[in-house]
Amino acid sequence: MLEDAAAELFLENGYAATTIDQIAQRAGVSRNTFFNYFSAKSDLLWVELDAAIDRLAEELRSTASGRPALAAVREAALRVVADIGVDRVPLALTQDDVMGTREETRSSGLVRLARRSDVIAGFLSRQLGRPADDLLVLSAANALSGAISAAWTVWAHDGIGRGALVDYVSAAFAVVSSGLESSLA
Amino acid sequence: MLEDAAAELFLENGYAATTIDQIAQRAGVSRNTFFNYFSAKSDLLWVELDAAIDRLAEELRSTASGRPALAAVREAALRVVADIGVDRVPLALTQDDVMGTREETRSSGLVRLARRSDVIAGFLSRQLGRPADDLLVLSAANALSGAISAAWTVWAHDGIGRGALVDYVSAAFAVVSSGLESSLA
DNA sequence: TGTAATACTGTACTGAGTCCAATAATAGCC
DNA sequence: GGCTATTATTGGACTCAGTACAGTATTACA
Repeated sequence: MLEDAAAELFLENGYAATTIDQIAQRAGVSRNTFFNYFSAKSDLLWVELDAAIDRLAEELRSTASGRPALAAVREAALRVVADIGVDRVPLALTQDDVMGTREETRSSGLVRLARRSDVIAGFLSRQLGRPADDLLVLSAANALSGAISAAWTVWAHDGIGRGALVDYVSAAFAVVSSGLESSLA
Repeated sequence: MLEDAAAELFLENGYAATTIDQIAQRAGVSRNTFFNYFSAKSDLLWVELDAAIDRLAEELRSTASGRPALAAVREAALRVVADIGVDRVPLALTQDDVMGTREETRSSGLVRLARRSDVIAGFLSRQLGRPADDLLVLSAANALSGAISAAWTVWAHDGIGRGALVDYVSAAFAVVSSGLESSLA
């Protein structure tokens, strides 16, 4: 399987030093087949997160129109993250020291932040009846996505002893929803 | 000059269709010289923003330790942005329709969001006496950087008739600092 | 069995980014 | 003026991600 082969190689030699050819070869498949399943090498680092964002989009899509927007986003985000165990940390986040590639993997991670931001913005736009390119909508969506991102990052870096991701996300939401004014006293 | 040559070519042929060779050639310089001044093609899109982030870092570095953290960030951000006129919109933001490259330029833009986030996180960490990888610090920094980013985006897309960037940034700050709870009523 | 759709592969290509060694230009000094 | 050290620029060769496309195997299904 491509993901397993990639995980092994990344840990053995680092992300940058691993080529797509090597991954395909170890998985016993041709280079082109790799691109049938993943559109970029960096996709392999974010499988868990990508799935979580898909689920978030799903949850938000099936949220009733009347619901208060912020609470709805929080609950959807917590639901998605509730059953993500300690073993499902994205490769890029746990192994960034081993792979020595924090900088290289960062920009691909940011693409996920942006996608989550889009998902949330779409929802807020619908729920608040405001245009999709509204400053309020985009500020809030970016802020929320940024907070969730921080939760994942800190969670991953807390290592073995870390608690449940859901607690981190919950705490991050608290920071931004009740306002930075009070949080940053 | 490299930036001018690039701007012309991007507008003529689009970002993706423009090669570094072409840029260097039009600027009357060798391809390698290009890489002496920019480390990536996408750097050319964000010259204004990069400078603004540098200045933000500067401002924050020279902020007294006692100051309330959030107010200090807001004021620094507003100061930096105060003298950015309607003509200084980053290429990637104004011309993304002309260049037809919104997706391609996005990830390089996100790298800037992350850098600004780092700058803010460093400041908050110092100011609040909390570790740099603290959840509160990172959540707040990401949220603030995300809001600022939204401000730039909306400002750029508002086209010719847009007001001063500083107003957009100010509004974006209001959203996150007083709390999403109240903003998203 | 035949056939259509789907999965896989080979080959060839573009272009970004890196490395290194060589040459030009420049600044500072005597 | 000339001499030297530093910096700017260049050429050339290289790796590798990502794309395009045509051809072959495999599977599914009638």
